[in-house]
Amino acid sequence: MENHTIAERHGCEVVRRGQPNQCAMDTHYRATLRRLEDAFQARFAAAGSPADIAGGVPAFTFLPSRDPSHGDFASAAALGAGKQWRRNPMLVAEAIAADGLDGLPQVADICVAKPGFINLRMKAEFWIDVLRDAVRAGTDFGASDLLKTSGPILIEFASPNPTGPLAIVQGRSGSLGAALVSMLRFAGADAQAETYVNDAGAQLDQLADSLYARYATLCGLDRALPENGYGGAYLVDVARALLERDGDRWLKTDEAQRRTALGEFARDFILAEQRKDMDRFRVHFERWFSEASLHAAGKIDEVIHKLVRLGHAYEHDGAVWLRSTEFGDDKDRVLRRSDGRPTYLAADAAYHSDKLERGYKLLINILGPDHHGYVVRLAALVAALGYPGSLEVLIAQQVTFKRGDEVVAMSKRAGNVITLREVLDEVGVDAARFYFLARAPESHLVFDMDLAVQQSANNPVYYVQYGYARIASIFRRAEESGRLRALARSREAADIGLLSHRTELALIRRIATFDSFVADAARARAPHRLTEYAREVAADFHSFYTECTVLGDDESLTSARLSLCSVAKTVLRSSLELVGVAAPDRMQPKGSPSATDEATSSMPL
RNA sequence: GCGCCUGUAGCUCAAUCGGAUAGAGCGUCGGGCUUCGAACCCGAAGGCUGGGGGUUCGAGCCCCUCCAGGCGCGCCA
Repeated sequence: MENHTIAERHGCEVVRRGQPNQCAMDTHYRATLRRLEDAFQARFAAAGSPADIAGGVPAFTFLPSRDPSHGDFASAAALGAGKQWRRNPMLVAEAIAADGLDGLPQVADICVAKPGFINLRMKAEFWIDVLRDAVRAGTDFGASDLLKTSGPILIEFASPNPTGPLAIVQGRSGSLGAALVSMLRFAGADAQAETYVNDAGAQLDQLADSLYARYATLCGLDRALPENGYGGAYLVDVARALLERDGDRWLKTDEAQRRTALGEFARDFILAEQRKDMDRFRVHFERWFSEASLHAAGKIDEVIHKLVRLGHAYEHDGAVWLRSTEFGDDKDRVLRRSDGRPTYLAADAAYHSDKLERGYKLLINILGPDHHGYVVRLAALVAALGYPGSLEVLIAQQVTFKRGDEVVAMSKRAGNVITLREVLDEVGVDAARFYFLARAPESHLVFDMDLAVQQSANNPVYYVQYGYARIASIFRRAEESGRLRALARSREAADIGLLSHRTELALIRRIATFDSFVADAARARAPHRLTEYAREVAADFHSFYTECTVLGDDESLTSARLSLCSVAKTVLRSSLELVGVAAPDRMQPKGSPSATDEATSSMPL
């Protein structure tokens, strides 16, 4: 979907770089950058002829240079203007640069390159100020209100069917959604997590019947599974629990009554297991929303009537149809079947109506790849309810599971899906979270279990964690030798100016962009950028660590480097927390399970 | 048949608004520990970004077309 307008469509005040904003907590880095952009915006306008200006002056923005040899910040604004104004970009850029360093704070050098780039190199004092600023922010460094919105956002994801164990796709959807919620909050948005439990309809009856078959078998009866039943072995455990609680009384009970009771028993049992897995996977929801509760409260009828009243639904052939073609669907969709039963879509209508009435300004749904055909009618639904454009859908693409050379086919009914729990048992929570998140949501990923297990020792996640643990270790040693207190008393702020090593400056440069980086990644719905960022911060730190001794003889330099370490530590910790990975003070010995990662082994779900 | 997603180094994947010489990890090869944790660092090799055409100062990214893979097109959920 058009990610450049998603937020604006809903009236969210999305703050973009280059635009003025009233950010309460503004870093020296961002404030300076904005002043530079403002200064250049003025030069930019002056560089155009009156005829050009009439057509508008593009926003002048700087980005951190990718290649350090290009300086610290680069702008391609003149290239854009060259196109718009039909003028040689190189000449535009030169005109802009002609005023030199006039009115540019903390800039050491300005130059124009090849097709029309404008490059800035900052004075060392700028980077020192940036770090000083970060030290002052303490453990809050990186938190911002860059994505402050006019209303709350609700993210719905990993919605499970309570008919079996959580599958690997729920792992992907779960880690994606949870990270997105964390990142949005970190950037100042009001975001909440919710999951929708499909605990109504025929599938629950099938679940009940399947459970009964297992139960009867345990009771010594020869009973085959129903045709479209759930064949997974997990139902044997559920049946055992049922037998233990109720004995064989259900063998003699009336079928309708039994079906209801067993359906509920299975649902509750499985749901409890699913919650356990989600907890262990560190995915938390403000609410597990029950579909059945909508039926029970009459919300389905209500919303169908509402849609009819609004003229967006009509009766035809004894059924009630949503006029989704009005909103771009290729055909209308049934809300109520001719036999009177509501469709799944009708329940979704009630659910989304409920969400909107609770005051959410933006709904983000993360769906599995097999539901992408559902997106248009869902959007139609929300529009018909009077909230056009307030739904955004993300597709968490498929996960292909591989073990050896064998691609494991996913069949839910047959029960041979790879469960989230299996994955967690084999590779651990941290590695699993990182693995899912390190790829773009829309990429089709191959989960090679052998590779994941084998690589778990040199998985990127441990690289990042190791960086964090190393810093923690430095502070432990500093504390043991009594230097920490002495250093705290020293003139820390002044000492920071001593930092000048290549690796020190590289680390500061990386750290400086943390807040805007998280905000950008959240806005792009791209948590995978954050895992990459964390890896880069760790890489910069590891280089610094090998090149520079932190706890050395020079007390002032030690003080300065400890300050740098403290900020790096904060950034690593926050990054890891945002993606749901533990930040350990010590690395566990290889091969031993992480202390934060206990296996759930109550049953082989 | 129509629609959505994907195709980038041997493998798994990145690449910000269309920006500069397409980057990481794993694997391979070569170096580096008497010192804060070597789960680390430094370096090298490895690419017609599936093929072809187009748009422009500039295309992995946008448009057209073809090829390959996945998924979806119910009064199922």
